[in-house]
Amino acid sequence: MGARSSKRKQEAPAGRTFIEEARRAQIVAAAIEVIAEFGYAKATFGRIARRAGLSSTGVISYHFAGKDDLMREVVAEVMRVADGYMRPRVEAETTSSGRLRAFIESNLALLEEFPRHLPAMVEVLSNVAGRCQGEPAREFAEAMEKATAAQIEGVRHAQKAGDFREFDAETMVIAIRGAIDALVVRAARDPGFDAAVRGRELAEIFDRATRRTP
Amino acid sequence: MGARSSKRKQEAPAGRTFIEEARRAQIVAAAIEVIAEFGYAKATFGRIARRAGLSSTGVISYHFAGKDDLMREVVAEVMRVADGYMRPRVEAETTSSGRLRAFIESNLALLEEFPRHLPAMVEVLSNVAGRCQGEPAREFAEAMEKATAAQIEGVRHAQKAGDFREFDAETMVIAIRGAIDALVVRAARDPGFDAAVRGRELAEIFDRATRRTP
Amino acid sequence: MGARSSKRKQEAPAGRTFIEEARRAQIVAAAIEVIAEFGYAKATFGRIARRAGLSSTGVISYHFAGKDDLMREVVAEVMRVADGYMRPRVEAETTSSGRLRAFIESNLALLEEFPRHLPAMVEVLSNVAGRCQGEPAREFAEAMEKATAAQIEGVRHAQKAGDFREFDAETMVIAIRGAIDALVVRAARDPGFDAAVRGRELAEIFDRATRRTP
Amino acid sequence: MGARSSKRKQEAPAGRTFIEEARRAQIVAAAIEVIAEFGYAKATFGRIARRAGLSSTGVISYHFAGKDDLMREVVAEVMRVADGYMRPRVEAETTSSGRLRAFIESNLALLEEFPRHLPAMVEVLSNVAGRCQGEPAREFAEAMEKATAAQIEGVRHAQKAGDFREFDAETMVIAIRGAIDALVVRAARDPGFDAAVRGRELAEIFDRATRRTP
DNA sequence: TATGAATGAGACTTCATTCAT
DNA sequence: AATGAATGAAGTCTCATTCAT
Repeated sequence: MGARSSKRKQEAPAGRTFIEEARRAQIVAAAIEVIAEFGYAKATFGRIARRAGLSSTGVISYHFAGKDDLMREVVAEVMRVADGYMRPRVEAETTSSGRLRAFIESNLALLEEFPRHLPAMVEVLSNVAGRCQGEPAREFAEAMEKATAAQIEGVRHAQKAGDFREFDAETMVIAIRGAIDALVVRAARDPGFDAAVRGRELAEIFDRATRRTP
Repeated sequence: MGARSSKRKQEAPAGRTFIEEARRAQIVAAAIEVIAEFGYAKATFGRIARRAGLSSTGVISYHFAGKDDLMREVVAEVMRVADGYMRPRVEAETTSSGRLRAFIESNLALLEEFPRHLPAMVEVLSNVAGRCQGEPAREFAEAMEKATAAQIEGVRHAQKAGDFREFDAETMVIAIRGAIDALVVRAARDPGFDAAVRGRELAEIFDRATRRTP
Repeated sequence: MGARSSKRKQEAPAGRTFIEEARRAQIVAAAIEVIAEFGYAKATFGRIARRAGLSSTGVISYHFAGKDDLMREVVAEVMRVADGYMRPRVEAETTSSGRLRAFIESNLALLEEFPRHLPAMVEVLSNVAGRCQGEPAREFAEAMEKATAAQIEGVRHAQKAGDFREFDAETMVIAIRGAIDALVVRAARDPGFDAAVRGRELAEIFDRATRRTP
Repeated sequence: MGARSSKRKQEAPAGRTFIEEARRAQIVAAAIEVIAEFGYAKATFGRIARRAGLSSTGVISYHFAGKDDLMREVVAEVMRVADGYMRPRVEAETTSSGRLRAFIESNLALLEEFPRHLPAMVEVLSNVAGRCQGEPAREFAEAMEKATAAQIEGVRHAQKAGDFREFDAETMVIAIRGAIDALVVRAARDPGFDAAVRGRELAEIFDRATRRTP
């Protein structure tokens, strides 16, 4: 039997050897590329293994409990990278509107640093999460829900502090998310896409939408 | 011989009997429901046939040239419905900002009238269009591109007329589209979703984003 | 129920109305064209119906007991035509070697008069007959066997009469048949095929092979 | 991932493990038997898998890129065997007529050694090659064309050297091929078929047809 | 720890055939 | 006598997953 039966894989997410961790990372990286390039539906283990330079799909099944597990890892990886990139940029800002701007702009800037990461995540989330069938999907949904809830809370807090005008925070957060994702998808297709310019434009749009009227 | 041979299927989209048209409509309706509920990947002929009360997937293959053909029909049907619903509401408005508001609000109102239609279309478009592999995908992509281009042109025109302030029209149109789609996806999952309220909120957001500063 | 149940179709091959006979002939003609053009495997009822200008495959099933029945009819039709064309030409000859030459040359000439007939028959015979599965196949086999046997008998007779030299008549007949069929197949593909020239050449070959040495 | 991804399958025909080669050979052998027995049309993956003692058709799809690939392998295998058997026998002869005789006789002798090989190849070639639809078919057609062209050239050379009399080399080669194939088909059906005798008879026939008159 | 091979469920599609009208 | 619609079996192919080595 493999080092970790599918049971244990679920129970003990940690405690991996260095080499195993490396393989997982390698596979996740390949998966991100393949998903971004071919879309979720065509991101088969076969293609991912080939991209990773692996000779068999068995390796993937060996390291991950299943496709859902791999996809969860893909999303987690992208979130980790996104957080590492965006958080310092957002936290460097002192005003609410500054943070909103930084959030939007750094999100799009991320697209230039890691062109495949966000498109891959958008693909996965729109295909796996949402529909609540099976554990992993629910896990995604809850994670996203939590992140969104935190953002909403932040916006509400800013509203109370008088930094933002009145509006429905939840709708605003969803709108911002949707607008960014739409640009991400666009970027994945349009080679001449200028992320910096688009980021500034989008930030401007939502700045006007949230700003208190003087 | 199928209702329409694969050759003729491409050549002569019209000329269907009443009963065949009815079956096609029934299948498309079932497909819309299944796609909205299970997502594009799990919207198999089997599930769609079962939902439509059909005894075999062969019936679907009999009436449609293939999965792509069915999906094209799904998108076309949703667009037909959406256009019938939104166009009069948008065209009833006389100002640019009124039209923008009507566009957004009627788009979300549509969600209440046909809760499955927009989610299904978003699913299909994000999975079939986009990556340009094969004729039908390209067809979608071009249709969407054209629609988007028209909207951009409309916005630019309004800007020139002084109805909207200065901003990048393309980014704005994409942002609006993305924001609406995000709410559509949200609505598909959240039973308590109030489309009217969300529509008003979203319209407000983009009204502020586009309005000339007084 | 149709005019003839599948049972009756087998039992009463005759007694058809004029119009029914016409339809059958039309379908057989279409089948011959399709088989010659696409090969046996791709000669589906759909293609045949389309070629015949029929709107449904049901018509074919209505007029023929099944695919095998249609194929039998195809072979019978080609044999009828071939016999009508070749027999007078063969019987006009008075010598054995003249008849052999006439047989070969008229067979290839037939290819020019009815370019689809022989290729179609070769297709059907090599795919349906031979393998003895089911009644119709056996029927074919026997019919061919009988025709071949008659030819062998004729050759033996000519040998006894001293018109032909000594050789195994059966092998000779099979060889002639095979050589002609190979040229038929060739003709079906090669647009510049000159049937008259090839016929003369082939007749010459087998004339030398059968002629008594002086 | 299959043993060879469809990409690699085309690119790297070699580089197979021993066990995979064995499976492929086993499947090809089963295919040859099934084709010879049931004909090309009924030689389905299901029947072939059953004959090979395999539990599912998936195994075949795993080892071959598709049905065309398997059929190509079948033809290649038969040609390999035929070449190995016939070439030494033909090349051992020093005269043109000796080589022709050896060609015909060894071809029929092969029928006794491997009774299913030639019938299977004839089946495949007459069904897959011929009509040029798709890459693999064209590949076959070209290979056969080349072989035939070489034979024609050889015959012409012998004619120039005065070994053969005057006749159209192309027609002669096609006739020989057709005659042999007809006997091959005959042999597949007739249990009492004596390949050696038939071979001698056929060789005699074409010897007389090609021999210079003294 | 990894892999090659196999598996088997399930997908789409094609086709001859049936049947009510 | 004909037709359009439907059927269902059968076919090829793809994949995630398993397992012995």
